[in-house]
Amino acid sequence: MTKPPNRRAKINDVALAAGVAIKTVSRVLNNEPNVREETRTRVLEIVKKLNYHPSLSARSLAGRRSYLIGLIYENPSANYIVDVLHGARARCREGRFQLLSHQVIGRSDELERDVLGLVDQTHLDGLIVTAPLSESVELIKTLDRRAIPFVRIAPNEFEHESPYADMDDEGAAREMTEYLIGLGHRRIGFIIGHPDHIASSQRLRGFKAAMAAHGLEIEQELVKQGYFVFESGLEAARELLSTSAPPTAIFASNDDMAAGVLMAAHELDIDVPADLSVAGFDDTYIARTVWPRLTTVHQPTYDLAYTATNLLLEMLETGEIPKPARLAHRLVCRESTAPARSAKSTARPKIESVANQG
Amino acid sequence: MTKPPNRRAKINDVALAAGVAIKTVSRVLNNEPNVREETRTRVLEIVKKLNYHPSLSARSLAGRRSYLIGLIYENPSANYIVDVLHGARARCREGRFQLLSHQVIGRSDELERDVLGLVDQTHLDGLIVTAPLSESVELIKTLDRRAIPFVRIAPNEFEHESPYADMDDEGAAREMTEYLIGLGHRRIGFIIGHPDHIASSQRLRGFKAAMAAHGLEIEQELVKQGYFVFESGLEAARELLSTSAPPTAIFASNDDMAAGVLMAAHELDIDVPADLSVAGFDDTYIARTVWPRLTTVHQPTYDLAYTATNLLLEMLETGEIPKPARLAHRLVCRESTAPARSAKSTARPKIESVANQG
DNA sequence: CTGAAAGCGCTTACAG
DNA sequence: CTGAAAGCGCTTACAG
Repeated sequence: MTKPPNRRAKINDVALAAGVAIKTVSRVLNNEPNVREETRTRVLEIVKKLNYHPSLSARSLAGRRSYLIGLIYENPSANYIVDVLHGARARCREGRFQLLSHQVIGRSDELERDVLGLVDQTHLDGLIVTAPLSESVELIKTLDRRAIPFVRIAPNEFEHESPYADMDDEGAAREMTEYLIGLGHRRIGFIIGHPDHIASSQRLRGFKAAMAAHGLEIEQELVKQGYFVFESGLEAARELLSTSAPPTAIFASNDDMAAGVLMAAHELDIDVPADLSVAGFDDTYIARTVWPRLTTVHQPTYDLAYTATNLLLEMLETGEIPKPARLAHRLVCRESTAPARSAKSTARPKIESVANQG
Repeated sequence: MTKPPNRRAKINDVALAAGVAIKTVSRVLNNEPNVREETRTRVLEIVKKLNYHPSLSARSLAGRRSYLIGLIYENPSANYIVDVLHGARARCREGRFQLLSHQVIGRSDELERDVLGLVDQTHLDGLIVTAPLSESVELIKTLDRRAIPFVRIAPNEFEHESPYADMDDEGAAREMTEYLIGLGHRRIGFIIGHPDHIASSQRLRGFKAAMAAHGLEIEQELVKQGYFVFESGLEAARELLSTSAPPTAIFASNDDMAAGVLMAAHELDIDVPADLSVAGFDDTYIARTVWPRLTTVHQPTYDLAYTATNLLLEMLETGEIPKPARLAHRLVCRESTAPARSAKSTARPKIESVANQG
């Protein structure tokens, strides 16, 4: 009746000890109905006593599902992806799923082969696709063709029925721009994010909308292309700050680039925020470790990942497609922004943090 | 003879199409001997044609192993852990293993339950344990008791037969200290790492050794306790720089804390490197994004993880315990260090990067 | 509310 | 060098 010591308990050991069939143990473990409360309690006691944990592979094989969720990402900043991983993992753990994270290599056709390789080898049940992969029409088509359930963490431009979690990138960028305008800035430089990311154009749109709303013209030479990495922000800022009429504020489309702007200012001996205000986007770790600390948009990265994973598991369970989720962002005002020189008399807004539903 | 479309090929489909038994297909796929070259080629062709990928769960169930490797870490900086993840994953992929990463929560007894929970639920084949978890005697004992194969990424102080990959923390710290002394610094502040990390005391030892070798006294008030996080570096530096005789150089036990030192210098309007040299350890992303860029010790994080994973898989395959691996580090000299004021006449060493085998 | 049987797709152990 | 049989530990599909 008792299992030998030092051997992993299996469902049969539990069934024997509880005096029931293995099917009943299975029912209890999977929270299926039609088990007497008394039976359920007894089984659970034995499970605990024997330290029984069902075999993932046996469950997978018999259940025709792997209980494996894949998370694919391309090349984001470490601080961002770690938050995503933690959020997704937290939700997976609650649902008895395991998370496999995978950094894809290469672009376009290579990308698809890479992702399909992952899917084929692990036979995973669903996929969490982060931006900008979530915006690749080819990839999405491929996943559709293979009938792989997936959820996207991303803003999205094209219509697709798969669920997604996102935030209001355009609105957030507009708010940040308005904050800068409110500080008296008129000549505001903007550094665009990576062209492959739809978020980049959305943030640019928000910037333009705010400028237009205040009747401010956008000079072409004050808008620079960046790539979401530190170096691209550094280079863009060097150019912006070397013109005959440099901006009094620079809004970079993410924190890494904003940190690059700070370095350019240091190089050129420009005082931030006295002579130049700098704003970022994301509110990752880097925003708090540079000098001066960055005013930025807080992106709810962990929650986006948790929520997206939740949508995916919901979809796997019910077979229905859940509604997309939009999460709130907020401005975080720190020491990298200040009233424009010409507007120094104007009192600095007393905003520490402005919450905003997208 | 042909499988229905849109259904995943299984071993039987391959065997049928190749005109062999499934056992032969299995042999080919697992690189077992005793297959005619001709047969092997034919099977491989069919495998490719049918896009056959063996089921992980079936292999696991029949093979009594999960092909799952766990990686546990506590609370390191994002930039560090992302490198570790990529290194470990790269090696896992080569060996047809999947990597499950897991951030442990809580301390001591809770820690053990957390790790055992992971092990029990996934039935993983082996574990990669990063510092400081690799230094927890209780955790190691628990893993031993359960006979779970594991490898450590860490310096280690106590004797244990399990393999590990590490670098020469003490030697690296000594070299960095000597570099600072070479710049003419005599009053050098030191910020210790988290007390739970053995690397912390090794780096401190290296610092002390270099100071002693040059006949320099270590004033107690110039050595501060930190915790490997940005804020602890900031606070320690505020204290160090507020004394009546502040140091002319500060060596922080990692980059995050060194970034904190830079911020303290900015706050106090101290010019780095003219009036204060700052050195870090690790060479993570943050070392290149702060102003001025950090002189630091390059830690081969990706390689350490890759190598450690390699040792683990080797151990799983051969059943023997491989020798530990020690990887090379090197000093990376950037703009955060300069000759001491009193030694300004001394030419600055022309070292960009000094390679060193540990 | 409960259970006996079949089977998931592989590897192991053995036979030839 | 190759294969037929048994079995890994669960869930599915069905019966009662």
